[in-house]
Amino acid sequence: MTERTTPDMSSDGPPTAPLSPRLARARMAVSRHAAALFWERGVAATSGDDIAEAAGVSPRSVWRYFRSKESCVEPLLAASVYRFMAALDRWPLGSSLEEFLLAELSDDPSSPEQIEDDLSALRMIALAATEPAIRSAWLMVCDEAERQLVTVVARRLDLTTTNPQVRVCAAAATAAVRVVNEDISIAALRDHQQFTAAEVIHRLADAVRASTAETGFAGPARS
Amino acid sequence: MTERTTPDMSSDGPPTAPLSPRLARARMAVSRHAAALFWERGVAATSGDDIAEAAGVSPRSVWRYFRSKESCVEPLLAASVYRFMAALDRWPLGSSLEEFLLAELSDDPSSPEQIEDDLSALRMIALAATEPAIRSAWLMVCDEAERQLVTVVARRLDLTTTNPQVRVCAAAATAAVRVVNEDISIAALRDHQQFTAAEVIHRLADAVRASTAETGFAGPARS
DNA sequence: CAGTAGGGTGGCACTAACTGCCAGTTATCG
DNA sequence: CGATAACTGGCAGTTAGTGCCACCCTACTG
Repeated sequence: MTERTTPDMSSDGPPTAPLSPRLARARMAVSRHAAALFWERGVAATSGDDIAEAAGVSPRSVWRYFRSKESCVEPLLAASVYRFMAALDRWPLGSSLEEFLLAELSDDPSSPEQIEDDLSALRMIALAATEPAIRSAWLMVCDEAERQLVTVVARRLDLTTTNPQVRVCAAAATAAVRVVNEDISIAALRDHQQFTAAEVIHRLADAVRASTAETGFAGPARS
Repeated sequence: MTERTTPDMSSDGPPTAPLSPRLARARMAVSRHAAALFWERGVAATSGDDIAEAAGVSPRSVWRYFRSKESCVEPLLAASVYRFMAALDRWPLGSSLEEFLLAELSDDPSSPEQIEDDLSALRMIALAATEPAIRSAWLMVCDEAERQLVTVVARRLDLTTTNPQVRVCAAAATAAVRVVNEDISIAALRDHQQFTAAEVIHRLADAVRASTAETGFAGPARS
């Protein structure tokens, strides 16, 4: 019998392993079903077993994938936020953030399931306003996103990832996009406001600029 | 038998009731014992019953006070952060943040148990780096602190609490002081670095200034 | 001062969340 | 194909967390 070190990432410490694509897909599938159940019947009313059954996996696997039933929604939330962080990473120096993001958007129009996932994520962000456990999951996702943004900021400002200025800048920017996401989620889902992509991008860009003005991460404001 | 609506704030939704001072003290007592146990023997190795026993209350009461054993540390963390937010609230317009904070500090020197609590909080923040559940509690506390700061920023900038600029500013500032707290906790407890109060204040003020430069919340940098 | 209403506690039974273990299955790769 | 590692399901067990009710205080009120 060889060393059986089944990871059980439920207790995921900081040495965040890259995670096999296979596993990532399985987690994402569970995440979608969990979000749907949470949305349509509430968090308290859906059990881990319910999620497992809906996703077509064993309850044991759900607990292997996630450390709590609420954290099941993390992959869905993460996908949405990480895409934005990745876009910031690709953003060329010296160009306008708005224009870059708008160009990105028209370059690769989202697939239907992408849109469906984004909507689910939006729902979970709105749900986070009333469900502490979901809010906790959302904050953990933003926290991870912040860590990703640290490397982006460091490269952009040509500083190290341990530099306090870099870390503060990444944290401020992440917090800013979190708030915009929350505002928009609630306005859209609770107050039924409509937003164009351009409006959303404008608010995101403005928030990033305002929160990183001193470091010059986002450059000067647009006219 | 009259309507018995025992609240059980374990499921604390957004309508955050002000919480009776009696209850707040009891929660704080449990919080101190929980933090001590988590620190000396680890989170996984301390059960809710352990915490209850150490604090001299019934396990039932622990679950009445808190929605999870990890969130037991929230009052301790909150006390430390809220004091900083309250200081920002008292900060007069047009004066230097550093000088104001230093003056505050020498005005009311902390009591011994205050210092003990601050140390415990520092430990929990450091522990949050390796314990996801504690990190989650820490992020929830910062989230609540952010909500408090929104009202402070709104008054200072003479805008409403729903203004996007205000919310972004509060979020960025809160995230900045969170990062400084984390950096200092880890440097002090893991790397055994020493900090003077002036150094800590300087880093906090710098972070607040950098993250709120565009709104002018914190005024211009010191020479 | 007795009665009583309301906030708060403890105890107990119970459910749901979560873990350890192992045997079985499926992907991966030489 | 064979071997090895990654992954899954099932089941027994533990711990976390809830609902319910009797009880205890404190404070108010007639």
